[in-house]
Amino acid sequence: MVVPRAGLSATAVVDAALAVVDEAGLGALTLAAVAARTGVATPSLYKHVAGLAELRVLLGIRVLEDMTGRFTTAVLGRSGDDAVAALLHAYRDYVRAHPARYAAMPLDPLHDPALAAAGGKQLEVVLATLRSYGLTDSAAVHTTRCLRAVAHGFASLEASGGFGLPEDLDDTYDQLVRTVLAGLPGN
Amino acid sequence: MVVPRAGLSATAVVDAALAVVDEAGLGALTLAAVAARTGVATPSLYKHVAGLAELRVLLGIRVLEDMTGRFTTAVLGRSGDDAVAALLHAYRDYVRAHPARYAAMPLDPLHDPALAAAGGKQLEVVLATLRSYGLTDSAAVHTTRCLRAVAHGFASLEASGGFGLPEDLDDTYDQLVRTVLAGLPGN
DNA sequence: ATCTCTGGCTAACGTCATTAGCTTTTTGGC
DNA sequence: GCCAAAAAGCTAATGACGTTAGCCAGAGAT
Repeated sequence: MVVPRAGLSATAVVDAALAVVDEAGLGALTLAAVAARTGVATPSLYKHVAGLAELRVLLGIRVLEDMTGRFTTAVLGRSGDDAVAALLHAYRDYVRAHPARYAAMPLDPLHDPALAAAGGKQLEVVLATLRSYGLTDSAAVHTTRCLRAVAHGFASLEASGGFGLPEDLDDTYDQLVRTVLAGLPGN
Repeated sequence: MVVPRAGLSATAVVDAALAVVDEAGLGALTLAAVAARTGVATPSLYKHVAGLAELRVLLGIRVLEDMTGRFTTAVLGRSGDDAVAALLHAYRDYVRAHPARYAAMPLDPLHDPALAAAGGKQLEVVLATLRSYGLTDSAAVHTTRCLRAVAHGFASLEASGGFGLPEDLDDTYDQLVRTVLAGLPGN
């Protein structure tokens, strides 16, 4: 038989998985779907990825790094409240742009060795943003947690259609961001 | 054969589903597991429940109502900041007590006719709690959303082990609650 | 030219949801 | 009390999926 090779790689498999998730939601992430998209039989994926569980982890890393990149450019050249607001808006914007992808992001990256590095980098960006407030290490951690809780809470609810009433969501988020900024040192 | 009937009902099936979720997590919620727990063959469950999708909805209603009950008792006899703080703490406490169950709660109840009633009741409790601040209808909605985003964000991150560092989570939540209360009218 | 590794394949199995169709129990009307 | 019909259970079968085992072709190195 003369069948040209698909020329797959772990990266290409994750690319396909990302496309599947973007198009059909996290629930549609199945090895069968990824195989179909890459033009390969399902078991062939095991040559590049250990299984569905590992694919999910690799996808998580990808999304984590993707978000970190956006955050980094969002805070570039900003500081103080300006930077924090940019961070919060970048978070929401990312989730709005890629809701299904966001659902693929692990919420506890630090607990998986494979994800810890990517999670740590994202944490670093936030901690760096807070540095100008002169927060001590522990205080910075508490504040980072608050920022994350607020951004994740709002964004995940918005992405899953959790806000059913017609009021403008931009207004709600502005109010939330204002409240958070007011709670930072020096305000 | 003389096989006594199991005497199942939709309610009993949901009870079993809840037990499965509490013990083994939402990912373990399978008709096979529920059937095993109720001592019945898997297809027999279809006599009481239309399928896994409906079971999930019924479970969602149950959890939603359960939470609403806690919220109601939490705000009883309180008002203003005191009531809002009680609400936020009741939210977190519920999720800590039943993390897997919370994951079974739909975030967008208003979009499913079957869930809308239960979701609306929960919303009512929060809106009633905010009444003493004299917020107009639209402002009350924005504030309710903020409260929900904060509570859901923190609680879901905590429940999924999203806070990896050793700092005390009670301290973080206190800070968050304080910030939110400070953002309410009259503070 | 051959050897070996790599990346594909098919076949098979177990788990799950779901449907169809059968049997037994319960129950309501008489 | 008796009988029909509805209710509640069952087994068997199907199809999607993940996963494993084992086979085969092509590419590169020797």
